[in-house]
Amino acid sequence: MINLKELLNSNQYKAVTTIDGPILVIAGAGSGKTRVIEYRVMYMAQNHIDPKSILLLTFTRRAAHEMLSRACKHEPKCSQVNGGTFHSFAYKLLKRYSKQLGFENSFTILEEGESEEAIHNCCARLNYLKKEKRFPKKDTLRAIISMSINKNSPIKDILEKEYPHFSDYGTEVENIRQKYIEYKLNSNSLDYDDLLVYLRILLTDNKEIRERLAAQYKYIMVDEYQDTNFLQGDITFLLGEAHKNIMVVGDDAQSIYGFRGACHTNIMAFPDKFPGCQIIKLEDNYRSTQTILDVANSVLANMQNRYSKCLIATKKETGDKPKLLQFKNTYDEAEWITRRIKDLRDDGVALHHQAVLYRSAYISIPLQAELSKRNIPYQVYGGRKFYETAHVRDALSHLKIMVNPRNELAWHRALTLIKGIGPKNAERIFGQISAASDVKGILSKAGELCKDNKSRFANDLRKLILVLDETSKSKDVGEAFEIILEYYTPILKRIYDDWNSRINDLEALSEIAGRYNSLEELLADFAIESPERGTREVKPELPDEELPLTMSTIHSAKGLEWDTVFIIGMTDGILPSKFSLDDVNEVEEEHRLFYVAVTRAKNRLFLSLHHEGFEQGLTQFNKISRFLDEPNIISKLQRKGLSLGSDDETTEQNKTTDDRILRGYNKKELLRRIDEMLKH
DNA sequence: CAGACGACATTTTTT
DNA sequence: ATGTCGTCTG
Repeated sequence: MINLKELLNSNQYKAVTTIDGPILVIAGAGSGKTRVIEYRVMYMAQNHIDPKSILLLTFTRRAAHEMLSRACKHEPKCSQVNGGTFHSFAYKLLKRYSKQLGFENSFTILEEGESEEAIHNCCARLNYLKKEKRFPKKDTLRAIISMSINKNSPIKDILEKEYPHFSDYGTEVENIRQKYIEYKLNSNSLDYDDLLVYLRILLTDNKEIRERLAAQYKYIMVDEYQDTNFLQGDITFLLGEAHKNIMVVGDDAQSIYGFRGACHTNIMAFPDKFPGCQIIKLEDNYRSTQTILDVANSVLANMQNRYSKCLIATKKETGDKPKLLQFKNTYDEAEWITRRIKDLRDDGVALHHQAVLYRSAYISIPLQAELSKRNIPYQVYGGRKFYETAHVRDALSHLKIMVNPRNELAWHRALTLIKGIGPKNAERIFGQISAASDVKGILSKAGELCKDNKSRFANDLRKLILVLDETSKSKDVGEAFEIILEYYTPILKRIYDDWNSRINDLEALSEIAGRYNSLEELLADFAIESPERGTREVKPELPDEELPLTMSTIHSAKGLEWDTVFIIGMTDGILPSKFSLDDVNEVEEEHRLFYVAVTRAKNRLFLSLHHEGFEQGLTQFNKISRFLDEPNIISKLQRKGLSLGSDDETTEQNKTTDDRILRGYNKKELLRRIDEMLKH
């Protein structure tokens, strides 16, 4: 039996062992929040609480999985705990209660790309495509509509605040929203936002269901509560209202999802919503060395919003001072970092204990190239999702037809892949076959259609129907996918010249597909719990030394930690992002983002930037981030090329690369070089 | 009407 | 560097 008192400090212990009643845990970075949840779940399971009555809502599936699998190691019963994201939880409930909500059978989830396509069709139907050229594009329209839901404010306000150049189109966007809602209702489909919206409706309007759920989920925990939006806040309240056994955990200084409607007022208002709530603060930091925390504390101190926080290390120093590295260009930076990563690995810091973090995915591309060149395996998190790439969507569309043969978007995609079928033909064909309601019916209709069709695509269409028929007969998901793959591969080779790398993706996908028991499950997981690119889960048993380096957006790095962290792209315009600069609150969020990034590091922290930038074909000078150009930060960092104090990297290799690091923050030299470059 | 080609803008963060 | 939109041709 585990002795919790030995493992936990007094506040952690209190959070773990207080089971009944509302609790708000304010957990600073690295204060052992994951441990608290891990042991609390274990503690509950060992104290005669049915693990099935515990609900753990987290921000990513990764987080839920991590905490539950740790808890399972102490107490196997924990595997029965219900855990996941708000969205996946909503999906499960909506499926269970789809009849009550008025869905005939089931419903389809629209991924982002699909909801954009649907919105595009709505625009076409409303004749908005021939408008003046400055009309917002489908992805912008989706973002506006989604933001209006997540921030709970009218479209007009969103346009004025976030898209002032489109503020004249309020009525049009409103009409599109209306049409889009109708489309979704007619086609039995829900987008991501709908999952939350409909769940809230279900809980609000249906007392019986609400009570039943409260009785089922008697103990609720919500992680990263500072990043929930008003819908999630309401859902939490509705679920926990009856029994009030609810613990939320968060850190207002780490709120980084404001752009998606997260309101940290949720965490502030929690004690008001649940009177009698106990507030437990976890402040001791178990993760980082004090020199790293000094940087983090200075970042906090420079923010507008004064967070009454000061991170104190419980760990002893390792002697590595955080470093600021300035380079001429992105190639020097990539080269230096790659070499440093290798050196550290040779010194015993395994690759998977190291991470490179950045504000936006595209920042990492030169470094990725260098890492590949030097044969350093890495795993990319965040940025464009695997399932959003065209070839994956092509392949999945065929499977989607199996699950819901009336999925117009999926048919459209599959049909237009056939040579000779474009948007018009696809629409006509779909119109002729969509009357039937099941796969069999639709396929036989399609078969008839092909019989006496003499058009140039008839043969290929026949082939598609044959393949779909074949797939629908197959019992095994992996097998079904193989059939599709065999059919799709020639098409892939025809339409993409880089088909080679795309085929690898599809093979990885095929492997994943084989692990599922039903197509529906597979597709829902892909939509809601997006699998990471690559093969992270395929080989979990690899020894430490062979696990890859992590490359991640700061957003996706949330809640995680590494021995060594490199934060690249520390320039103004990247962190903070240039899109945030005209709004104080948005800059503040960028500031918190920086704070999150810094506090991921346990022992070593490197901040880096390069001064030579390219934008729209022009060379420009990147200035150091304003977050570094602030009181007390620079002094906490050891500057390479600036401070010439004692240095632990005097190996020959490093010397040559260090020479490339700028001698100081020398604008003149750079501008001269930029001049030189412009001549050619 | 499909599909190729070229012009153009567009690049945040995620379920 | 990439993807989206419009135009032109067969």
